[in-house]
Amino acid sequence: MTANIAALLLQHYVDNFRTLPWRSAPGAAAPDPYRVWLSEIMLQQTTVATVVPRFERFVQRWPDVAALAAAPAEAVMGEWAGLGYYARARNLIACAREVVKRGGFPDNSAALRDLPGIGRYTAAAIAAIAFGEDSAPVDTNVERVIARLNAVAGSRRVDIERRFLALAPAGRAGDFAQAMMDLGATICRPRAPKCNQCPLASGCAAYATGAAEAFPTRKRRPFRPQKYGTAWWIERGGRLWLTRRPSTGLLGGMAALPGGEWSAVKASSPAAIGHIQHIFTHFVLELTIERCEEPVGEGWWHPIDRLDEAGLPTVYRRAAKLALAAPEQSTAASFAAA
DNA sequence: AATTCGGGGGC
DNA sequence: GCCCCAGAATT
Repeated sequence: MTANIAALLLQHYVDNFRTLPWRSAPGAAAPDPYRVWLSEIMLQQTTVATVVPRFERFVQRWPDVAALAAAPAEAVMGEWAGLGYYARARNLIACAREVVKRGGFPDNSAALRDLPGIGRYTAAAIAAIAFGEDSAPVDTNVERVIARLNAVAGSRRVDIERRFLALAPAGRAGDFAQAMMDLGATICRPRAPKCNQCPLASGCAAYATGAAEAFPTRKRRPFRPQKYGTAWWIERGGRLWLTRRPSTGLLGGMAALPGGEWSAVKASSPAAIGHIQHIFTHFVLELTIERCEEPVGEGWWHPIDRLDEAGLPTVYRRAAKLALAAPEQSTAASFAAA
């Protein structure tokens, strides 16, 4: 049955694989390790649909790891703006420079694991896809597919890795992993799985129970507390005063509107331009935008008609859009905000 | 083992 | 509104 599952899944993959810009066709020569690495970092907790256009822009700007390693950090952070989880971009820069220093990407998961931003999953994925190693890239897709095949609520990571390696044909871990990911994204979905289209249904214990969706068990997101903050809108001669956030923590290293700390207490702001509500992973921010005349702290002037090139993360992009839409502003039309 | 990291899309 | 997404690093 094990060999049967692998054969069925790989054949389904050959017939239905998603063509993606970092991928090579099943059985074809391995793709460029740089592109595999970049895609895996971008895809961490981020959907394929979101990543594809961002990946294309990124590799057009920096086609190889040497070009990326030579780029200014601020340029890379700006290119990452809107993708979220900005530690990924900080680690991406550090990793690129380390790889160039070493003369290329390590070709095995153990060595890849030592690079910044490359964890257990990503190391295994790069090794399997770009270097043909029989490693076990266990992401949430693989975890879900294997949980359903065995009708178990959940398992420890190492046990899922063992299951994966027991299923994957030698030398084909890369295609097999991507086959599982495609299956997980299109058929063996978290909700409303399309078991009637699944090539593995006949060997699936969860399908046999008649309630495949119940596996694996999921956890509820904890309550999100409310926080409040202020951002300053400082405009002069068609330019806006921007600053850079500290290199660690939330939005670390990103361009931003200047402003104070965020707290659980809402401060009064009689002359505010307005405010936005922005949802982060573990809290909700109400950001008040206030006009201010003099520059605050360290920063730089950025042309307001090119604010979309400022590398602002989404919360500040939204704040800027609000300010530019405010009645007393005349520059609104020039900013193509998202 | 829990938390801290963003943001967007689907229902 | 809630859930989910090719997770990693830190505590």
